Amino acid sequence: MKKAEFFNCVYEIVARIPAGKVMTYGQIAMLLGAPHGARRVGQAMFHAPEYLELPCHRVINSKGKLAPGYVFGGEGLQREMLELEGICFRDNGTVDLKRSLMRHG
DNA sequence: AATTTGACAGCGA
DNA sequence: GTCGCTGCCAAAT
Repeated sequence: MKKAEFFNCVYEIVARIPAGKVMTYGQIAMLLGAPHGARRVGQAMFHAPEYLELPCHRVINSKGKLAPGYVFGGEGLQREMLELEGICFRDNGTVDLKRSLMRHG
Protein backbone atom coordinates (compact mmCIF):
# COMPACT_ATOMS: atom_id res chain seq x y z
CA MET A 1 0.00 0.00 0.00
CA LYS A 2 1.46 3.30 -1.06
CA LYS A 3 1.11 6.39 1.07
CA ALA A 4 -1.15 8.25 -1.35
CA GLU A 5 -3.39 5.21 -1.52
CA PHE A 6 -3.62 5.05 2.20
CA PHE A 7 -4.92 8.60 2.17
CA ASN A 8 -7.42 7.79 -0.56
CA CYS A 9 -8.65 4.74 1.31
CA VAL A 10 -9.17 6.84 4.39
CA TYR A 11 -11.17 9.36 2.41
CA GLU A 12 -13.30 6.64 0.91
CA ILE A 13 -14.08 5.05 4.23
CA VAL A 14 -14.85 8.39 5.84
CA ALA A 15 -17.11 9.27 2.94
CA ARG A 16 -19.05 6.06 3.63
CA ILE A 17 -19.78 6.84 7.25
CA PRO A 18 -23.54 7.38 7.43
CA ALA A 19 -25.11 10.21 9.39
CA GLY A 20 -25.80 9.13 12.94
CA LYS A 21 -22.68 6.97 13.10
CA VAL A 22 -19.02 7.61 13.87
CA MET A 23 -15.74 5.75 13.41
CA THR A 24 -12.47 5.90 15.30
CA TYR A 25 -9.08 6.58 13.78
CA GLY A 26 -7.78 3.23 14.91
CA GLN A 27 -10.74 1.41 13.46
CA ILE A 28 -10.24 3.00 10.07
CA ALA A 29 -6.54 2.27 10.18
CA MET A 30 -7.29 -1.34 10.98
CA LEU A 31 -9.67 -1.68 8.04
CA LEU A 32 -6.86 -0.48 5.84
CA GLY A 33 -4.55 -3.14 7.19
CA ALA A 34 -2.48 -0.71 9.23
CA PRO A 35 -3.23 -1.64 12.84
CA HIS A 36 -0.81 1.03 14.06
CA GLY A 37 -1.76 3.66 11.55
CA ALA A 38 -4.22 5.64 13.65
CA ARG A 39 -2.03 8.72 13.53
CA ARG A 40 -1.73 8.57 9.79
CA VAL A 41 -5.52 8.57 9.55
CA GLY A 42 -5.46 11.80 11.52
CA GLN A 43 -2.89 13.24 9.14
CA ALA A 44 -5.04 12.20 6.21
CA MET A 45 -7.92 14.15 7.73
CA PHE A 46 -5.80 17.19 8.26
CA HIS A 47 -4.70 17.10 4.64
CA ALA A 48 -8.19 16.31 3.35
CA PRO A 49 -9.16 18.64 0.48
CA GLU A 50 -12.39 20.51 1.07
CA TYR A 51 -13.92 19.64 -2.28
CA LEU A 52 -14.23 16.02 -1.14
CA GLU A 53 -16.76 17.24 1.41
CA LEU A 54 -15.83 14.50 3.82
CA PRO A 55 -17.86 14.09 6.99
CA CYS A 56 -14.63 14.21 8.95
CA HIS A 57 -16.51 15.36 12.03
CA ARG A 58 -17.73 11.76 12.27
CA VAL A 59 -14.19 10.55 12.88
CA ILE A 60 -13.18 10.61 16.54
CA ASN A 61 -10.62 8.93 18.78
CA SER A 62 -11.03 5.62 20.54
CA LYS A 63 -12.25 7.26 23.75
CA GLY A 64 -15.16 8.93 22.02
CA LYS A 65 -13.46 12.31 22.34
CA LEU A 66 -13.70 14.90 19.59
CA ALA A 67 -10.96 16.79 17.76
CA PRO A 68 -8.70 19.07 19.88
CA GLY A 69 -10.75 22.14 19.07
CA TYR A 70 -8.77 24.11 16.52
CA VAL A 71 -10.09 22.00 13.68
CA PHE A 72 -13.78 22.56 13.13
CA GLY A 73 -13.75 25.94 14.75
CA GLY A 74 -14.11 24.48 18.21
CA GLU A 75 -15.22 21.24 19.78
CA GLY A 76 -18.61 22.78 20.46
CA LEU A 77 -19.31 23.09 16.76
CA GLN A 78 -18.28 19.55 16.00
CA ARG A 79 -20.44 18.28 18.84
CA GLU A 80 -23.35 20.30 17.58
CA MET A 81 -23.05 18.87 14.09
CA LEU A 82 -22.92 15.35 15.46
CA GLU A 83 -25.90 15.88 17.69
CA LEU A 84 -27.90 17.17 14.74
CA GLU A 85 -27.12 13.95 12.94
CA GLY A 86 -28.37 11.91 15.85
CA ILE A 87 -25.12 10.99 17.54
CA CYS A 88 -25.68 10.17 21.19
CA PHE A 89 -23.47 12.01 23.67
CA ARG A 90 -22.73 11.10 27.27
CA ASP A 91 -22.62 13.46 30.24
CA ASN A 92 -18.84 13.73 30.13
CA GLY A 93 -19.00 15.21 26.64
CA THR A 94 -17.82 12.09 24.83
CA VAL A 95 -19.64 10.20 22.12
CA ASP A 96 -21.51 7.10 23.23
CA LEU A 97 -19.50 4.62 21.22
CA LYS A 98 -21.71 1.73 22.25
CA ARG A 99 -24.57 3.27 20.29
CA SER A 100 -22.97 5.46 17.66
CA LEU A 101 -19.81 3.63 16.64
CA MET A 102 -20.23 2.15 13.21
CA ARG A 103 -19.62 -1.54 13.08
CA HIS A 104 -17.67 -2.73 10.14
CA GLY A 105 -20.09 -5.62 9.90
C1' DA B 1 20.18 12.24 6.75
C1' DA B 2 18.47 13.55 11.50
C1' DT B 3 15.04 15.75 14.39
C1' DT B 4 10.51 17.32 15.51
C1' DT B 5 5.66 17.01 15.17
C1' DG B 6 0.95 15.07 15.18
C1' DA B 7 -7.24 15.25 14.28
C1' DC B 8 -3.96 8.37 17.94
C1' DA B 9 -4.01 4.17 21.19
C1' DG B 10 -2.91 1.38 25.27
C1' DC B 11 -1.29 0.95 29.94
C1' DG B 12 -0.05 2.37 34.61
C1' DA B 13 -0.31 5.61 38.56
C1' DG C 1 -12.11 9.17 35.68
C1' DT C 2 -7.97 12.05 34.71
C1' DC C 3 -3.02 12.73 33.70
C1' DG C 4 1.33 11.20 31.77
C1' DC C 5 4.44 8.10 29.33
C1' DT C 6 5.48 5.02 25.62
C1' DG C 7 4.91 2.92 21.02
C1' DC C 8 3.98 3.68 16.26
C1' DC C 9 4.78 5.67 11.43
C1' DA C 10 4.83 9.10 7.85
C1' DA C 11 5.30 14.17 6.67
C1' DA C 12 7.55 18.39 7.24
C1' DT C 13 11.55 21.09 8.45
